[in-house]
Amino acid sequence: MSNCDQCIVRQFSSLKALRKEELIKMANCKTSYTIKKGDPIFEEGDTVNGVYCVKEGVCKMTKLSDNGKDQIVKLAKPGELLGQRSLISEEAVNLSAIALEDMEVCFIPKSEIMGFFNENNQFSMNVMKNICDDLKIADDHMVNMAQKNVKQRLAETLLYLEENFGINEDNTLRLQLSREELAGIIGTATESCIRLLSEFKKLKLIELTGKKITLLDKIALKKIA
Amino acid sequence: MSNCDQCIVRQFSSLKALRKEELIKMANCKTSYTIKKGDPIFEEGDTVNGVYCVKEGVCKMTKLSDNGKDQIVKLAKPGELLGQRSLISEEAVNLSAIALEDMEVCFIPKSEIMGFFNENNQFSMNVMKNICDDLKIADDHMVNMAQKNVKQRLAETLLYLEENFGINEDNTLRLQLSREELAGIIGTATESCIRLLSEFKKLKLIELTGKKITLLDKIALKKIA
DNA sequence: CTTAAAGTATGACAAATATCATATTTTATT
DNA sequence: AATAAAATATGATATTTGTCATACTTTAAG
Repeated sequence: MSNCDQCIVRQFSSLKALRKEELIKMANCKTSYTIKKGDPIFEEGDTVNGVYCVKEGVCKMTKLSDNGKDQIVKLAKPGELLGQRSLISEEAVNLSAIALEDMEVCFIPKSEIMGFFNENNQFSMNVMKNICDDLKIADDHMVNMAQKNVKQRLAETLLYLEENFGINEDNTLRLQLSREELAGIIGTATESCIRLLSEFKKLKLIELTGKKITLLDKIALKKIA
Repeated sequence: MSNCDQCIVRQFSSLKALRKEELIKMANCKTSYTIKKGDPIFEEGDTVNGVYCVKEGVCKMTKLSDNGKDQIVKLAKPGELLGQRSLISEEAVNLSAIALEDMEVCFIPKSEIMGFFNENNQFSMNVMKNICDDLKIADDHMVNMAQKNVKQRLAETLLYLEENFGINEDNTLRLQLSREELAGIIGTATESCIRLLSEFKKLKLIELTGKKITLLDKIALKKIA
């Protein structure tokens, strides 16, 4: 069992508020998991009796819509806690979490989290702020879905991916998504997404090398979004 | 200054967790306002140093999108607290609150709320659950915006309006929205909204009497949504 | 290495939606 | 009550987006 005290990602999450003795307690009751690319951490409707702390890798949080398509609601990266909302609401999770890369996650049981909640005010405040941030982002996202067209949303998403997940040495977006997944973020048909990528390519806004995407003209992309 | 102890809407909000002495304290520092239909309680970007408790009337929470249209993110009714999120995030509000009917609201200053927060665990838990509910609703809403077409969203919204705000004695929807506002909820152009209402009317799903709307065939509307 | 399967790309077309124009109705104001 | 202004309604048309078909490319499995 590894030491939470040493874990780097803790600094980026609500858990940074925990005191030394709390960290030791947590290290004793947590469970570490390795999740392979494509595998779920949990799925919509599951009862998750705790939260997962993302230590390494990125996952998509998706919701199956009535028409059978998976909408990607959010991408989660190291430092984020998954399942906070359903833990507080005392409900099954309403989103699935699927690994986009090989991942390392730690499961912290509900009883432990609730203990911190009651005894460490800073920690509960951090969790609350996190959820508030998510709410604001969700509202903004909703407005974009309602008011922007697919081309604008694609441009915005490409910029978001570079901004939040960075680029490789060859300038391609670090986070590799399939066209279907990209379509699932912007909320459109896979073919429409592919078509617009081709259009952006023709306009020299981006470069496509197989699955890899490079942003060539961010100014122009920002104008579109 | 009226007595919070006696206020009915308290039962429907996070404030129901407050103890007698806390209610007396709150009654002493709150400010009551009457807001006329069409007037704002606060606007996007305002710094609101506290929360508003809706005592009477309904308001729309809107966000101005880049294309200049107001998207209605949420409708708030008696018992709801407005501005919770921005209070916790310590940010300006990201939504405007505009009265759809004449309203009565009470303003409770931040210092007071923070006091309850620190001393009354049930109260903070209630607020947190509230925000979690909002987050879930926002995520669902987002998926609908991304995956459902305008006709489906209109049908869904009409059912939502009856479900949540009820009907008058003549069976018309109690909450009267302009076509523009209805379009602002479902995220479409006003003309498209009007056109689809006309279509629903021809199909005998609804009845239109001026601004008033009656749902005639809820089964069929549910099928569409 | 070969083959099947999955993912990507593109054309053709249909459906959904936005935009602009204009008419009609309702509401507010004098 | 008369008039202006706003809201509602509808047609015509352009644009956007989805769907289906099919070809090509990459990846995975044997």
